[in-house]
Amino acid sequence: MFTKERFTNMRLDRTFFEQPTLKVAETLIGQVLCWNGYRGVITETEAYTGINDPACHAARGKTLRNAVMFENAGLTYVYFIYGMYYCLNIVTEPIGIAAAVLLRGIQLLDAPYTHLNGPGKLCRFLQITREHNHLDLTSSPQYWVEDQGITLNYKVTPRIGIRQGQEHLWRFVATENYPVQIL
DNA sequence: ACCCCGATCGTA
DNA sequence: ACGATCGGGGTT
Repeated sequence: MFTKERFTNMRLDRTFFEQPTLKVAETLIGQVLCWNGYRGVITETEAYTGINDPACHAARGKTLRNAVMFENAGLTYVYFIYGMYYCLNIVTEPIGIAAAVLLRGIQLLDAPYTHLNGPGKLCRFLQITREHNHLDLTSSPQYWVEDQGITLNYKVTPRIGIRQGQEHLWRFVATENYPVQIL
């Protein structure tokens, strides 16, 4: 069973990502995304909760694009948007519940110490493309999320860029900067 | 085969 | 607040 408080520098496991999507999105604030050598504190997330959420890509059932959302929690869901950007999500909830958390911002812990604020910018910097769809963050040696005991204050707001489901406060945004040592 | 629009970004 | 941008998902 996942117990966040007891360990530090612990890779988040499938048990964590199988939790309710809102809980995962909220708890991911302050966790560290480790991506092909880069590390970044997650500063902004959004929850997309499945067939009852009209803004969710899986709201109208399984398609080629969203198929991974129906699979194991902890898998990546990468999609292409606006003809020019990619967005990185992490699948949540047990198999069959098509939900995910969109990663919208990370504070890099390595040079150039940029705050990658925005899902498109995040993927552009980390060179995330469709080839990074369906990676297992709970077992990959290159891509994972870990708890380093960082806690950030955050607020909740409506999600960005959607037409339906704006009544839900399912966006989580850090209200403070994580202090990064720049030499 | 094709139409239409988007979970964005950058500038104003 | 808004225009640029255009690939490709979903449906024909």
